[in-house]
This record gives sequence, C-alpha cells and structure tokens, in this order.
Amino acid sequence: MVNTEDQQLHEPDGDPASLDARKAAILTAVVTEYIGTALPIGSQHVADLPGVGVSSATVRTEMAALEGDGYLTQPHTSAGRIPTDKGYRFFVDHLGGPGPLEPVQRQQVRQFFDHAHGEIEQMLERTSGLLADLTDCTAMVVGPSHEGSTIRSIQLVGLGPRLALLVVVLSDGAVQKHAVELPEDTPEERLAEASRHLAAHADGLSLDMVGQAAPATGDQATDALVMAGLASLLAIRPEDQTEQLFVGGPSRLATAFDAVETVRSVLTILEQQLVVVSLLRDVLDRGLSVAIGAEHGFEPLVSCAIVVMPVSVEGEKAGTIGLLGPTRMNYPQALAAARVVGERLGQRLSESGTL
Amino acid sequence: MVNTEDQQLHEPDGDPASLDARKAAILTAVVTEYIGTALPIGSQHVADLPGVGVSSATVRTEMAALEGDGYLTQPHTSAGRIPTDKGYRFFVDHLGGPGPLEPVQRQQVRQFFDHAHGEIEQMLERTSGLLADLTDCTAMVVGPSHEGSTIRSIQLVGLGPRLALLVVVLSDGAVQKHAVELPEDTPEERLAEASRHLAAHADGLSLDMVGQAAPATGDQATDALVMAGLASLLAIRPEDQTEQLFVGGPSRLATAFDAVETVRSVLTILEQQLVVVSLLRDVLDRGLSVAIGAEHGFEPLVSCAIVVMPVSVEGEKAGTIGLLGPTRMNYPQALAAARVVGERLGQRLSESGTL
DNA sequence: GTCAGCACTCAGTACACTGGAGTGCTAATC
DNA sequence: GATTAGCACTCCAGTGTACTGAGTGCTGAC
Repeated sequence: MVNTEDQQLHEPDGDPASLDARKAAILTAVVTEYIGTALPIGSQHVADLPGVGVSSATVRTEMAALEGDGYLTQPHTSAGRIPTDKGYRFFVDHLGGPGPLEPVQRQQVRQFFDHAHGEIEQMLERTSGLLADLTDCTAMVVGPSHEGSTIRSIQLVGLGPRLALLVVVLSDGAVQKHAVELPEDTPEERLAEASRHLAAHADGLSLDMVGQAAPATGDQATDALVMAGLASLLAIRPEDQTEQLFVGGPSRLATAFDAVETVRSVLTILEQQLVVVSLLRDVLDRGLSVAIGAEHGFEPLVSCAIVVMPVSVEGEKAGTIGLLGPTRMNYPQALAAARVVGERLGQRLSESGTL
Repeated sequence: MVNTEDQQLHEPDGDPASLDARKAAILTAVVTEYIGTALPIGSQHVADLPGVGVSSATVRTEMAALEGDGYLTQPHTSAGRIPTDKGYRFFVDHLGGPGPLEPVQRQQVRQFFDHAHGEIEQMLERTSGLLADLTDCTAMVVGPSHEGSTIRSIQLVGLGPRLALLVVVLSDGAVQKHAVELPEDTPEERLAEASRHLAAHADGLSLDMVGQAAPATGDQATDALVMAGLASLLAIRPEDQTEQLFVGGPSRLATAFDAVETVRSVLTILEQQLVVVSLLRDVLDRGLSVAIGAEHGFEPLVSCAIVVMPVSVEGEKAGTIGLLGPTRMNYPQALAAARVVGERLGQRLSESGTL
C-alpha cells in the first residue's frame, strides 16, 4: 500500500533522475560495491559503509523500494541486491563527470603519447592496447574516415614486367595501394608517364570523384595504363574506405565473464569489424557516451556495456574510442581513461597534422 | 627435416612407431572418437566400431597396455580412455598424409581464391578468416618477410606546410610510410627535389642498407630534407619490418575450451604478435608440421595443438599458415585445409608476382 | 589368445539436513 | 512519522549418504 503510493509519487513513468538523496546514495553504494566485488550486496554491508549513517533495517526498506522501482534486483530471495541496467544508468547519469585518472595511469598515458610517433595505424593499434591495459576492458579504436580527404599523390610503381602497384596518398596521410596487372610488358618510362597523367588528373579529387574518365594522353599504350589505374582506384573504394577498427585486449573478455558461451558470442561480434564500427557510430549518434545492456539495441551484447568517446581534431570528428566490458564495468575509470586518452590522441593527431 | 627422421628412429623409451596393428587400430579409434565427441571412450564403444572385430574385454586389455605405454590415460578409474599427447602424436604420424578436403570446403576455397584480388594484407587477413571457417580453429597467417626486398620507389608527399609523408614501395609490393615533420615551411617543389634525390640514392637498396649517408645535392635545404627522410626510414626498420600476423577466428577458442581461464590465457598469447610469429617459426624450424601439447616447449599453450604450413612462392618461403586448437583438434581436417589453402595462397601470391 | 562373467571403482545424481546470509515485517523507540 | 531492533522466514551453499551406471581389471573357460 505504502509502496504503491510511493511509486506513484516518485515514478511518473520511470523517471530515473528523481530519487531522494538517501535512495541515490544507497543505489550508488550498491553499484560501486558490486562493481568491485561482483557479489550481491546485502543491507548490512551497505549500512556499514561510511557515509550511509542509517541502520541495515532502513537500508532494507530503501532497497526494497529501489527494487520496486526497477533499479535493483535479487538473484534469489535471500541474497543481496545487484543493480539492474536501470540502476547502472542512474549511477552513470549521476556520476558528475568522468572523474580523474589514477596518477600512475596518468603517467602511463603521458609516457605513451610522448613515445608515440610515426604511423597512424600503428599508433591507433597501440592505443587500443593502452586502453585495454588502463581499463581492463576490451578497447576499440576506430580510425578517421577518409571520406572528405582528397588525393595528394598517385603513382604507378613497377614490380615486375607485367605487374605494377598503384599507390595513392590521401590528404589525411592514408596510403592505399592496389595491384595492377598489366596486359603487356611495360617499360619503366611508360609507367612514369602514366603516373604523371594520373596525378595531373586525380590530384585534389576525392576518391569518389576520381572515377571519371581521364583526358587522353595521345599515346594509346599510356592511355590503357591510365585506364587500368583508374579501374584499380574504383576497386579500392568499397573495401578499404571504411574506417579501420583496432581491437585491443580481447582476452579481457574472458576475465570479465565467467560463462564461456558469453565470451564466445562477444568475441564473434568483435570479429565483425563492420558491425562494431556501426554499433559505435550508432551509440554516438544517439548522443550517448555509455550504452548499458540492451540500450544499444544489439541483442548479442545485452550483458555488456559500451563506453564511447569521440576523438576530434580541431573540431572535426577524427575517430572513436570504445570500451567494451560487462555491465558491471568500472564506469568512472573507463570514462576517465576514455576521456584522457581520447583528448591526448586528438592532440597527437592534430600535431601530426593528419587532417 | 633431419630432426623428424631422428625422432622417429631412436625414441627414448617406448617406441611410438612400433605398435602392433590391433593396438594401432584401437588407439586410432580412440583418438578419432574422442576428437569427435570430447568424451572419454570406453572399451565397449570401441568394440562396437566396425573394423575392430574383438570383444570389449580384449579392447580393455589392449587399452590397459596402451595406457601403460603412455598413449592413453583415464580421467578417473571408472571412466573411459582419452589420448595423451603421445597418443595424438602417434595418430598424426600415422595418418599417411593430410587426406582430402570435403568437396564443399574445396569449393569454398576455390571460390575464395577466385574472388581474391588486390591488396596482399587484406587477402591474408581474409585467408585467416577462411581457415578459421574451414577448420573451426583459430587461424594464424604470417605474411612474407620484407627481409630480402629492395626499395622500388621512395617519395615525400606534402600533407601540410610542415608535414610530409615518406612513402616507400618495396620490391615485394609492401608499402611503408612514415610521417616526417619538417622544420620549416617547405614548398612542394623542394619535396619533389628531395624525393628525386632520395630515390636516386635508395632505389634498389634494401631497407637495411639505406641508412648510409646520401650524397649531397648542392642545396642545403634539400639536403636537410633528404636527411630527414633517411632518418624516418631508419625509424621504420625495427617496428614494421617484422612479418605481419593476421589472426582469424579467435572466438573459436571459446568453443574449443570450456574453461574460461584457458581461453583467457590463450587469447593473451595471441595478442602478442611477436611471440606468435616466433613460435610458428620455431615449430617450422624444427621440421614439424604439427606441435602437440608441450612439444613446442611453450608452457601457456600446453593444452593446445598447432598445425603449421609454410607458404612458398616459387620455392621461396613467403609466409606461414598456422592453426591453433585444442590437442583434440581434428588433425586430418586441419592438415588438409592448411595444405590446400597454403598451396592456393602460394599460387595466388606468385600470380600477382609479389616476390 | 580370446572372451564372458563378475566384483569393484568412482563420477554423477538425488535427497535430506544444516548453517548462515539476507530478507520482510512488526512493534518499540526517538 | 521516521528509524531501528528483533524475529520469523527464505533459500543458497555446503555436507553427508545412498544409489545408479558406465567402465574397469581380473579370472577362469573355451
């Protein structure tokens, strides 16, 4: 009876923002403790925590109310409470910012970026490893999209009598290559000649635009080469133009879940780059930085939570960072790590002018 | 090579090459059945199999003998037998060749290589996926080493006022790139000029040799650029010159093992590219095509078996294929898949002239 | 040498019992 | 009216016992 009234008062239709201070404190305590121990949390345990200041009996009534409102649940009648996805959601929404990183970790990040240099792909790959180390989650790093970038250089390099490699450098520093089989033995000079024509035609264009016919060169054999090069360019497009995904520390999944079947299914998802990339984009598009349980609408990952963080270079979106863990992942830590690494990565990318 | 013969000729104790026909048949039956069911195999079950033709009692005595010789073991007294690593070793050594592939799979391989084209890295990556599909093991594909290959093209491409990208094309079709930060704003023409000098100096050299000082150009600013380019080349060396590793289907590990801890530790190994690459090389160097349990001497993988297969292009070693699974993996199938895919991959690589 | 028969072993399952952690409820207290 | 101590209740986890059945080793007969 009392409960029903309470529900109607506090719960217009599942308003997670309105919990009185004590309920919020207890819920937060349960979430924090459960994240740490992975064991159901009992009322006594919560009452013993500093800062709660009420007896276990009071905690019990509050917990019962929280369960009624869907923030907590019990594995079985005589067990402690564990948070529901809604409980985690409240927790995350009321964190008040990502919070700071441990000094040791801060140091680790600084050191990493001080020593990072050279190739962007390699750096992204290693960044995923760093994130996995920092958070004990599986990390996903999506590289910048080549969508807006234009061709800075295009060149045919002879590798054999009938084989050449088309090497394209984009304005964002990406390099694409494609083997071109030649119909006939082609001397080096003709390749160079064709390269010049291709470059003249394609320089400054985006990969999408380049397919249009190039002007004739006057020499038939060279024209054929140019055409072959353009054809290869077209072949690149669908395959390699999507953002690259780097997954770091998949083994952490086996630490996070103790059901091998869960590990298997999540690993299977991670093997599908396209799925992962679009999942991250999807979460980001919906304005979330954390997707808990079923929130992302992707059934195979209901037992997971995802933290996303855009990486931007001078205001432009230049990639995404993602962290994948169990719903009871350490959100403050994960958010902090994602934010710090995201910022530093953005800086690093803008320093090396990759946009 | 020599090792294999040696091993088979003088065996320390208990000669694995000499088991009488019936023992061999029973051992083979146990291995085959256990590979299929993952359950301990009882004497009755073996006696029921076609081709055995003796009673369960006889099978029992033979099994007891096989256990005494270390080919079989019992999880507990009243259970059936499961093969030991020595048992698997005997099985593999007496397979009499990899055996054929299922027609469906053969078709799958053909189709794959008919549609494979373009980038070598992408092809290797997909090959690892194909192998995982075919064998239900985790597949490892090691790309060709760039060791002997020489520089075919070298070019500085301007990406921003103070940033250039050094793009190096090797004779085997590999493309390496490295960001070069420029001390001052550099016009396009000077980059081109420096590129020409770099190319003249480096063309035909291996990456190892290129570090030597290039002749002066006469222009100081250009010289500085050339030096910066050479410095970047040196920076590439240790990092990226090792063979690339592509891992396909790590989720299969979670199917193969039901202890989540095993999955975790094997996944952790797979995250260390260098370790995996050198492990595969090591097994290959010892002349083995299968390493079972502790045979590879790598403690974290004692519960695994590894199948390796060199990929060669016109007699030259051009990469390695590896399959990783539990010791009770399907050896005939794995060997068959590795052989067929290895051959086709070698053909494909030689067609596209990547050596 | 092979095999049917038999006693034996032991994992797995089912069942009952217990201890303890944790709950919900209620009545007393502030 | 909110808080809390007290209490009865629930249910998991752990333990002990009994039973089953798959599989073994051994033995004696063919």
